[in-house]
Amino acid sequence: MDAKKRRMLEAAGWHVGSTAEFLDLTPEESALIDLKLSLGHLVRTTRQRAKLSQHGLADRLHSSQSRVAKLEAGDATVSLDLIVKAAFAAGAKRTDVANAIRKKRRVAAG
Amino acid sequence: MDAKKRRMLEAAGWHVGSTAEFLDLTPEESALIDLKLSLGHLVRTTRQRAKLSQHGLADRLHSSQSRVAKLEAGDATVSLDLIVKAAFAAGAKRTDVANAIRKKRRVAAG
DNA sequence: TGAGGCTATGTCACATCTGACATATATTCC
DNA sequence: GGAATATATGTCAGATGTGACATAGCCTCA
Repeated sequence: MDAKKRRMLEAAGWHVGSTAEFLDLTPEESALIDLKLSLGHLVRTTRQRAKLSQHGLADRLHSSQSRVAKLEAGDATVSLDLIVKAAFAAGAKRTDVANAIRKKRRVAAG
Repeated sequence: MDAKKRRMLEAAGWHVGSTAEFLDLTPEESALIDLKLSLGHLVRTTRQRAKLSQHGLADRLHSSQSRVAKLEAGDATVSLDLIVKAAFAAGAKRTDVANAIRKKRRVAAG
């Protein structure tokens, strides 16, 4: 399992230097990362459905295009706070957020 | 509506100095606050069900008792990241988090 | 070709959150 | 009474996240 998942995390910039380092994540931490990736995905689809560019969403959020790009990509430097605010700003409701969390996103395409 | 809700936010330390200031919250921001309160509540009930003290949960989280107290109380200085990590550390699953988000918590008791 | 819109990625000064600590209150036991 | 345990609240130096900016890669249209 690990190699595939690790590749995905690294792709998202989760600075996973080594397998050992990867395994150092507490269960809560890796669950949180999964959750951030799911919600980043929610932001992207919600934003696109609303026909907003990253720049447009950034304006609503009082943030910047680059932050939005990072948050959708699941970048490690983005807080869950910002991701959730972005989802709301894109038009998502609590229900949508709950749904995105309930469904565990498939990890990588294989 | 406002007076009641505002009192609740202030009680939780959400530094809401004036109604004007309160109204300055963007919709996303106040939705996020609601969500934090809901999840803080989830942490508390999950922790109690697991028969953990705040100190015990703090250990699992590699955090401190005072942070746990603040996060359960919906303190304004606590990130959503920490709240969610705490929920997981207390034993909550993604489903539990999703449920807590789906149900909008009743605001104050009246 | 090139101008314009959208997205990705790196950097940085500044803002916010963090764990740790001190301390207060409440409750339960002896 | 007082010892032990649980929780609440304030503070602070240091860690982490932030918006802004620069810049690059893609497309599309003329």
